[in-house]
Amino acid sequence: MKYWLMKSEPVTFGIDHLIACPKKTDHWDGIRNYQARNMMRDEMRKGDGILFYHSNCKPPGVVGTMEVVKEAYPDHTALDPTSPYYDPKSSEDNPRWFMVNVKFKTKLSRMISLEELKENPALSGMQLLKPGNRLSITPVTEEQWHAILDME
DNA sequence: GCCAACGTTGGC
DNA sequence: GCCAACGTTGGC
Repeated sequence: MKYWLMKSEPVTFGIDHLIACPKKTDHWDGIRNYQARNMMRDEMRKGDGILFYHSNCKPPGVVGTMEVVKEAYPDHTALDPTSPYYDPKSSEDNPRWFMVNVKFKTKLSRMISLEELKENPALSGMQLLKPGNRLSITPVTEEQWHAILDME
């Protein structure tokens, strides 16, 4: 089993949106970056743990955990011309973009902010903290996973 | 709102 | 296949 961190803007889709979903489960659509897609499609497996990260807000940080409940399948929003995620180069026969289903697991009693993550020496190698990292999905090691949750 | 760091696009 | 122009992300 692997661990991941997934970013989302709380204004658009925050952890409370996920909690409000039926069965606290939703599809993670809108990934339009090949690196992120490949990780999701090729490496993400049912049962993997995911840190829910709020980005583009004040402050940004980890707010909870999720679990992969359905492995990658075509992202239908890419085929919908009215969707902001529409991609005319994707098709039903040859889907370009994929998504997974995630289920809410826990909400932290407080946010572990980006600033705190940076201050924790155990997390110095985290991909999220590398300069210029913009990937919305990044792998997390088991050690990092526990180190972050221990900060709660 | 600025801007650094990328990723993508398209002309050649 | 190169690379300049452009678009996006996301912290600050």
